[in-house]
Amino acid sequence: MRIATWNVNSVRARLPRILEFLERVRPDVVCLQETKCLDEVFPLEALEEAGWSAATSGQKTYNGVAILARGRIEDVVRGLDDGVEDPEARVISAQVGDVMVVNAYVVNGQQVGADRYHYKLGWMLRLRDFVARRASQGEKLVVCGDFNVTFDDRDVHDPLLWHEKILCSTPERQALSGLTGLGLKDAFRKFHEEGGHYTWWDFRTRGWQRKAGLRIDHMLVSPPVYEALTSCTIDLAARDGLQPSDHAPVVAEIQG
DNA sequence: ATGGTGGATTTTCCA
Repeated sequence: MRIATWNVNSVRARLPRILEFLERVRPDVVCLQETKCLDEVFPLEALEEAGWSAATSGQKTYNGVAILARGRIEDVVRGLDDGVEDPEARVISAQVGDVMVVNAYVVNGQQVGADRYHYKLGWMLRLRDFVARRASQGEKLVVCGDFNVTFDDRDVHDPLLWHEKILCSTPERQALSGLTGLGLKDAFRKFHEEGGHYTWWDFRTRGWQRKAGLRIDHMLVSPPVYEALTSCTIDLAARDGLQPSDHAPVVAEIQG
């Protein structure tokens, strides 16, 4: 199974780039974040015409997540399922084949110390608890998405500039460790121990042109998936060219 | 400390 995660920064604005990616990379499952639209205006027909099924959880203007699959998408759960009032569409989970997929768009947090920063840390705890409830022993589990957090300074083009800044602060990294603490591993690091690999480049500072990015989009996988991984790459071609998202997709190949 | 660009919906919010 080939599985991808991609923050598309509007599914409607990005539709041509998404269709090109699906055709070129030929994944089996794709987790999208920042779809930025209500389910009723999600471009379902265009994707179905290209052979895809979709499960969506959207809202107007902000956030929004979706799972695309070549095959059947079953047992769809929207949100963190913990009884907490949450108007932000940031999580969708489903069974696809023998893999349980959790697709998350983690709160950005704006800046260290801001209200949204504290909200982010609390939200990540809720995400960890949700994943702990969804995980079962020996199961193939993939938790992927835009985590808006770097694991360590290898994921940062300029660690001095970003030291203890948003996306790089110690509390955020500890919150991300809450997920690896459940026994999940960073799929990308199985194949790439060195730094300098990024998934997001800021539009505002022309980060792509400066080759100045961060690795904040991740695929965290349970031991049976980790053992079966044969590759994990960042699709830089999707970040290049006309009207790209500010994120590149992460693509993993799971044998069997 | 601030602004740069991009998307959605609007003259502003969020990233």
